[in-house]
Amino acid sequence: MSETYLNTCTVLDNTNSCFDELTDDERRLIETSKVTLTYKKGEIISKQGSFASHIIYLKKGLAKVYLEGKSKNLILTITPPGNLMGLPCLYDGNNVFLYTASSYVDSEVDLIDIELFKKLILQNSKFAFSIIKTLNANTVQTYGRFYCFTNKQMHGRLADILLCLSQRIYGKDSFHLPLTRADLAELTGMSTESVVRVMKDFKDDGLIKTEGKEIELINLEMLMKISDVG
Amino acid sequence: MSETYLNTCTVLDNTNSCFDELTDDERRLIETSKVTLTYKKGEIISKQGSFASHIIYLKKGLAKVYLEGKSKNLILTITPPGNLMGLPCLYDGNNVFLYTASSYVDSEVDLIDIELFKKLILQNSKFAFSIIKTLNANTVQTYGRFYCFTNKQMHGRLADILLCLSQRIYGKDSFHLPLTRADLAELTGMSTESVVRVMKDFKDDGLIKTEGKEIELINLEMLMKISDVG
DNA sequence: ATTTTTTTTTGATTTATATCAATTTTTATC
DNA sequence: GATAAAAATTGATATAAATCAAAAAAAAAT
Repeated sequence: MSETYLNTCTVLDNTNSCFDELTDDERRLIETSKVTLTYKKGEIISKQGSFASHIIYLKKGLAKVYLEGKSKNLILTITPPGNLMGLPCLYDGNNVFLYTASSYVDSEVDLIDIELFKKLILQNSKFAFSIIKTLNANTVQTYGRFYCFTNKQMHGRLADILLCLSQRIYGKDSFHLPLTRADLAELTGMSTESVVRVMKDFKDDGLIKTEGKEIELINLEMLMKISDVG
Repeated sequence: MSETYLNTCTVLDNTNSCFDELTDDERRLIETSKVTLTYKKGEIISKQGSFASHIIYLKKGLAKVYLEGKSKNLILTITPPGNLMGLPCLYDGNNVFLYTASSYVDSEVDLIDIELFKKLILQNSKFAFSIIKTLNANTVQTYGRFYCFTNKQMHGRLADILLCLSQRIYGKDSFHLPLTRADLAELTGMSTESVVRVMKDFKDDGLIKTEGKEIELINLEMLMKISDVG
């Protein structure tokens, strides 16, 4: 039970390569029919429950993918550029977005017609297989997140997210974090006040340093241990 | 936010039809190479972390699919006959079972070589597409379950499971439930004692009746309301 | 520069739920 | 049928974490 994949980490790390499997003709089909859109920070890219006519490819920016709840949202994943959104809509008798996606920062997406997408899957099995792999990569991540939300407690979950952001988005121990405490709360499934308190614990214990929105992870080893123990 | 799909329900209801997409030759390939095994109640069918050389098709019985945790397990789904297990192993650089599957009752499975399975996906895109649909059906369910575990509290979750078992497995309001309170606890992510207490609440409020392992749902409407409100 | 709004922080209280401990009931075994 | 083992129940207690309320700090708007 020290599974690398069982962590709260939310950031997809599979840059999507499924388009590599297409022929030049097929790729041209997408290129000529796709629609490119830009979104400002905070705008909704796809709305849970709305008709899903397109698969969404995130070209630039950062997206938040989440289930909308009565009281609070459940963030499923943070999607960096190079990834597809809306794939789970490829599902019998269902052409509806299962989740809402919104932009964390200014973003740019390509919309690919879902019927064209289906057609490509049916005519190119390599492409289909690569979609299968992508879906499974997502599933692995969701399982890990699910496990953490139900098994780890606050300190573990927050350590997870800090490590995840540091490693998967910024690639360094010291970075500028544009998220509010409320964002972190949403991400870790805890209350804003609890985020503040746990952050304070981490600071008091010398695990992290913060100055405004700048954050530095000082004791990575200990953070990992906390993440692991839960 | 009164989504039919957002419930704790754990039972897969998509009887797998992907084999219908195969040609006779392809089906024969599977038939001749498959290995059939039987498992007694409680035995482990696939072990999380072990080498996944096969995709598992459940022919008879009922399987519990779960992540093994340090202290407690997280049940991902209850799989009735006609479904595949181990599909998420089709994932780059990964030939390891992501979850453990064990039999709730005496069960029978077919093991299909994973390399053959991959070959069929790559040579038959209709088959591949049907696998995609199956994976997505699973994802929808996992999302719903994830939402409930993090948003609903005990009464809602238990109401969910009772309704789910009644509707999806037994197809009637009155049934023999072979699960212990500890099983129900595992299924709903609560402690055994809490299951007992909530069941008592339901009985006191005239929502259900129990006699030994027999259980009858009396006030379905109210149970649904509890499930919905959380 | 001042006001307004948003975000962060802190302390006190409440709540849901787990845990612990003990007892009763049911089921299985010899 | 007696004994052992497993499961269900009950009550008391502990705990993690949310909520509530209020103040301080920071950011944005005028």
